[in-house]
Amino acid sequence: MTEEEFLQRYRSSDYEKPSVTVDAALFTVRDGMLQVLLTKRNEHPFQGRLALPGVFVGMHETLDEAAARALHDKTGLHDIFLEQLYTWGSIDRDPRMRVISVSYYALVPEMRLSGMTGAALFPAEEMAAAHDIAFDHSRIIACGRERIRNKVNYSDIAFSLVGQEFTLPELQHIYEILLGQKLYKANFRKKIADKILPTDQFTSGSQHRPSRIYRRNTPP
Amino acid sequence: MTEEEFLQRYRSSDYEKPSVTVDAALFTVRDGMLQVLLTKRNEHPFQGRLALPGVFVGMHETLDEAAARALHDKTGLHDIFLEQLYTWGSIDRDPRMRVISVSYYALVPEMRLSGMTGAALFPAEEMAAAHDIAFDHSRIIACGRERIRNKVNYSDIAFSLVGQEFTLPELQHIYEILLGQKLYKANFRKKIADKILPTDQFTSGSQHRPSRIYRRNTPP
DNA sequence: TGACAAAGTAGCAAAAGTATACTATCATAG
DNA sequence: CTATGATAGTATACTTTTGCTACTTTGTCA
Repeated sequence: MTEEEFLQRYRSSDYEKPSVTVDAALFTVRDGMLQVLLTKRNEHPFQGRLALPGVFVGMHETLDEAAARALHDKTGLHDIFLEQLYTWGSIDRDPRMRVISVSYYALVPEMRLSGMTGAALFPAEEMAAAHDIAFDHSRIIACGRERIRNKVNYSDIAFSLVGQEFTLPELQHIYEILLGQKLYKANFRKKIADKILPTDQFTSGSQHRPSRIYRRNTPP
Repeated sequence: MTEEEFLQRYRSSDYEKPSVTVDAALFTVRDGMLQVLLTKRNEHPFQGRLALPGVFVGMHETLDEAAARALHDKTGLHDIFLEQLYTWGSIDRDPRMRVISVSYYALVPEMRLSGMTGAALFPAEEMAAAHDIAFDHSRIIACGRERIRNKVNYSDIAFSLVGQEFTLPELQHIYEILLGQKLYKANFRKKIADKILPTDQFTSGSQHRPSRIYRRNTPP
C-alpha cells in the first residue's frame, strides 16, 4: 500500500473524536494578591457561572495560537506571557460531550488590564477553592497557582507581572505575593542583582526616600 | 432555552475536530545511560521508522488511562510511574490529518523490562537528536529528558528507576546518569538520608566490601 | 597475610542562604 | 530650620549547604 492509497483510505471521520478546547488562566497581581481573569458564561452548560476564557481549537491554529486568541477575545491584549499548563481529559468534565481541554496560564502586569471589558479579575486563592465555577476550571486555577509559585524560584516569570520600568520594592512585593511569604530586602536584592539594570531615575512624590527605577537585564 | 433544548440542538458533529492521541515515552537506565522505549511502525505514515508507543484516545478513557494502555500494549506492564509531559499541537505534525498529541513520560527499573517483545530500548540522548524518528517524537523525547533532569532535584522520581530494594551505590548511579554528572558519595548520602530505610541485608559475591541494602522510606 | 577494590565515614573550607542592625533621603509638622 | 516618621538602601554577623579530600572498613583473591 502506497502512502497515497493509505491517505485516501484513511478517513478521519471514521472514528468518533473528542472535542478539543483551550482554556487560559490569566493572572495578575492587584490589591496585594494574585487575581485571575474570569468571564460569566452566557450559554449552557454552566450558564451564569464564572469560567476561564476558552475556545475550541480551530483546525488551522496551533494550541498556543488558540490560547492567545481566547485571551485576546476577552482582553484585547497581545504579546503576553503565555505557557502551557496541563491537559485535562476527564470523561465527564463537560456535560455536553467529551471535551479535552489544554490549559494555559498567562501573566500580565495589572496596568495593562485597565479599562478592560468582557471579563473581570477575581482573587485566585478563593477561585481555586470555589465550587461554583464552570467545568473543572477551579482546578485549573489551582494548578496555575502552584505552577507559578514553583516557577518563581527558578525562572524570571515574576518580571512578567511588572512593567518595563519598576522599583525594587515593587518587584519584591510581586515575589512576596507569588511565594506567599515575606522576603528579606537585602537578600532579595542580592539574588536578583544580575537580572536588573539600574536607571538614573527615581520615583517621586512619596513621603519618604525615593526608590531607584530599574529595567530588566537580559544579557544572553 | 432550557439545558435540554440546548443539548438537543448542539450536535458535536457539526464541527470539524482534530484527532487526539497519547504518546508515552518510557525511560529506563540501562548500560549506564538513559534509554527510551521505541517501536517500529508498521503502517503509514512513517512506516518502518521508530516511534513512541501511542494510541488514539478512546471516548471512554481518560488521558492517563490511554497512556497506560499505550505502554501496556507494548510492554505488558502495569503500575508504572507515569506523568503528563506536554501537549503538542503543531498543525502539520501528522501528514494524514490534524492530530493533537498529549505526551507522557514513564519511568521503570530495567529489571521489569526483561523479556519484553514488541518494543526495544534506545539511547535517549541520541534519539532526542535523531532526525529519522516518526512525527515529532524526538522532540517529545528531548522534552522528557529535560523534565526528568529537572525533577530529579526536587522530587523522588529516581526511586522509580530502581527496584524495591537497592544499594546506595546503585541509587547514586541512577542519580548521576539522570543529572549527567558525578556526585560526591558523602554528600549524596546526607541528602537522601531521610528518604531511605536500611535493612539488615547486604549484597554478596562482589570482590570487595558488600553494600547494605535499603528500602524507600515514605513517612507521610 | 598482604594487596586490591569498592563501601562507608569524618571533617574542613568555600559558598549560599538567613537574619539583624544600621545609614540615607524624602515629606511634613512644629 | 530642625525634628520626626516612613520607607529606601547597605553592611555584616550567623547558619546551613555544598564541594572536596582523606581516611577507615570489609569483602575476595593470590
